[in-house]
Amino acid sequence: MAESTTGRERIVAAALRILDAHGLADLTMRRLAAELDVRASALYWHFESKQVLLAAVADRIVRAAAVAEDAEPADVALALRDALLAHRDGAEVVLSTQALALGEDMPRRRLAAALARALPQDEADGGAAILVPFVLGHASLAQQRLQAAQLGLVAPVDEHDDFRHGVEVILAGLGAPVARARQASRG
Amino acid sequence: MAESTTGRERIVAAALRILDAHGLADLTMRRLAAELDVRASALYWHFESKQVLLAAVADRIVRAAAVAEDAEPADVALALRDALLAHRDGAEVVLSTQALALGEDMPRRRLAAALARALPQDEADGGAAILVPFVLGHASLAQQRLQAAQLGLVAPVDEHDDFRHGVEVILAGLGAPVARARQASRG
DNA sequence: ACCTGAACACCGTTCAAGT
DNA sequence: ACCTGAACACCGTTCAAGT
Repeated sequence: MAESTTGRERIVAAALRILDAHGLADLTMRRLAAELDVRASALYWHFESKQVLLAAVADRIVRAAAVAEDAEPADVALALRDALLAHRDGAEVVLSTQALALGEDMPRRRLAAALARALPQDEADGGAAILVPFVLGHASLAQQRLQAAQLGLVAPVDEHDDFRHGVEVILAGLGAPVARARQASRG
Repeated sequence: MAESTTGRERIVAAALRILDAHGLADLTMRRLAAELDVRASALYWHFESKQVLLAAVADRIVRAAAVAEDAEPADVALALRDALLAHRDGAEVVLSTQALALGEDMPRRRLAAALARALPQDEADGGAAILVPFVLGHASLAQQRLQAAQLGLVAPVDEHDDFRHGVEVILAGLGAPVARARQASRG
């Protein structure tokens, strides 16, 4: 049911546009409303608070991670990272929203599912509980550093290889097979 | 030089009091100034912005991690985690400040130093680059979940064992010896 | 069902001026 | 050296009222 463009979807899409163009600090209810040619108070008919709206934005960021059904754990982790970095301040939005149990729990479930094909279920769950904080923490730090580097405040680093190495170390520690992931798409 | 209670130190201490009592959302320049019986504008003589002030707060949170010179890597990670969780919203403050290169780089250096006693220097550096995002990410998520649990929004989890397990998996993946850490101080 | 108008109780920051 | 007073340009949220 429901078209692809319900009221909430339009608002979330506008929020992502502001995020990309101006960053989280500029994503205010008033600015978002202006983007939609509406007053800020109108948004409260669709979302009960800014926090809930941000959870919906986080949801959409995470949902954009394209992962094949049978993807290797390392590929799931890389796809999640790409999705977090696809929008300015995306990692921060997802991280700050994740634990509130509002913004779905998809990253953990996808990682656990991928791990479960190589490990007993409880070890797969435990592994996901390690990979999720690593992915979110790394993406958060990487994104801040990338933005600082764009302002010339800091020397740029190759966060991508760094991230992949981390995932491989964790998988090795879990005793899971570390398949060489798809071709290196250095970013 | 400098007494233990310079102007900046007093302000940072007051900020930590507000953090503990009311959380990051209530840590405003106006409230902080009121705590010190001063107007908000006075704070700008000591700190050029709220962001820089928060970096100083993060610095102090991290510096409180008590680690012996010869501590095992796992103990350093646990001490950092304890320091982050010692103040309300502490992990978030440190995480959001860390990458700006303002809030010192101590966690990484301490972990790298501990790892360097068991691994070649470059592997120790690489290991620290994995442990730091894990520690910050895990503490951030754990702290949000703990606070949500206090509000009865979510079932409480034993984040402590979860964290230790993650550290052990990462150390195992690095090929570092995983010493059994000091007595379990389940919290 | 969806939005406006107006208000409430706030923000971070700047800067002349005081002591 | 350190602080006040006053202002500027904003915030998130509520709620009666409109269509």
